Amino acid sequence: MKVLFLSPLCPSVSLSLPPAMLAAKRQDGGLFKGPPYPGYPFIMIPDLTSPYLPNGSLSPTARTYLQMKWPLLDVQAGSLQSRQALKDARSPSPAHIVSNKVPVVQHPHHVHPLTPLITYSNEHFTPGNPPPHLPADVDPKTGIPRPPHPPDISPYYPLSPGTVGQIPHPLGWLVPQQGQPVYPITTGGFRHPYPTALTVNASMSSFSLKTSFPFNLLWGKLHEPTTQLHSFLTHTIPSMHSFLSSRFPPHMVPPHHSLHTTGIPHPAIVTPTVKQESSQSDVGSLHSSKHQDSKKEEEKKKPHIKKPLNAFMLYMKEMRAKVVAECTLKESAAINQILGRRWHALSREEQAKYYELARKERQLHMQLYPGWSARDNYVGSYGKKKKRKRDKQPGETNGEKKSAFATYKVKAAASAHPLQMEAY
DNA sequence: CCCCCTTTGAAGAGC
DNA sequence: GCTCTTCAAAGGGGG
Repeated sequence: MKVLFLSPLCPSVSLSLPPAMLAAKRQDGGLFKGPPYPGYPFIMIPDLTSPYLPNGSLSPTARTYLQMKWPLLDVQAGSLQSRQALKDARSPSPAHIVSNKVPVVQHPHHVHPLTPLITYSNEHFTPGNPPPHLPADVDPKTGIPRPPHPPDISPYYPLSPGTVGQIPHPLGWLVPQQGQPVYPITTGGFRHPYPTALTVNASMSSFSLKTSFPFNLLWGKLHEPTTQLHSFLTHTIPSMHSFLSSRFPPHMVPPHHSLHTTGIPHPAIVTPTVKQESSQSDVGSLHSSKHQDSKKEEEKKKPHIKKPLNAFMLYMKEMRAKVVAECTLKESAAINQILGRRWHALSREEQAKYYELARKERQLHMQLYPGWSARDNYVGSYGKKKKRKRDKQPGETNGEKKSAFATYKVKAAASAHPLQMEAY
């Protein structure tokens, strides 16, 4: 018999078991002993060669990816049904996602259908006007409806100047058959891989305009030698920025410094913000050697390449907004607990999609940053990274630190539900 | 301003 | 090979 628990703060969230009991069962060798899918438990047909079937249509895998990256695609197609299915988190049926009947809607502005495959989130793209009857996402602080997608940097993997248009992409289907890379020229919410007109998808409206900005020229430069490309970008990016600044509200124009040298920013790359040095260090810096200065400069310029998102992170990214909309809860910690439960409630097929997606993300990340290691982001490797505070047992020494992970688990279990006590 | 919290999964470190 | 630790995202809360 299934016992449902309804959260008063999130009535729509129902659980078959409270999380603490889930955790307990996992730990005591019960229902969830051991991960049901260690590593990559699902046999997925890696659709890495081409998303297109011989007849030119998209493969189911590519469609799945598209649906996840662009969940509103079918909305634009007018599929109220699928939208509803997407909305109902308690029925995570993949039908609307994996169904071959769902037509792939070509973006009206000719964006390559696979463009979102190299993005981390779908938040930056709104294919057309959102339906007016959809509940507005209101900022709890201001009461102002939030824009459906934030105006921050665009989610693309940047390419180093030397690799633009040269590297054979690991995911061959990311590259159009014409041989042109799909990486779009983008500034904030702008993307347009086949440049003639600049197309803008604003948060609540979409419009397009002809522009004198030489996107086509820029596109052509991507195939030129590195020095030429760099020179071109050096002169062009600023003018692109000023062009955008002159025509669009500030929130739609990303700061110039956020652009990679290619002009293709990505959330995986974060320029470390250099903290103002204290007066003491300022005094010291007066006598600092050139070596130190150059070291600082190097540190300053060194981009922070973030880890690729794992399956759960991708799931969280996609589902967070929905959960937040359904709940009165706003704290991420609480939302994440709900998401964690929902993750476990997903069918294997549903989870498999995210594992596959994460695998592709890792693969792409590996290709774009060959020398990168997760170690690079460990404490001390990048700017000022906090050291996670651990709970210390009374007589604990540094050599016998308790597992922070275990600590969190116990903490979570203890605070999640009173019935948890029964499980112990 | 910065860290904590909270989730899962990947990967590195250390034994 | 196993265990432990850190970091990915997110954003309210708190020091």
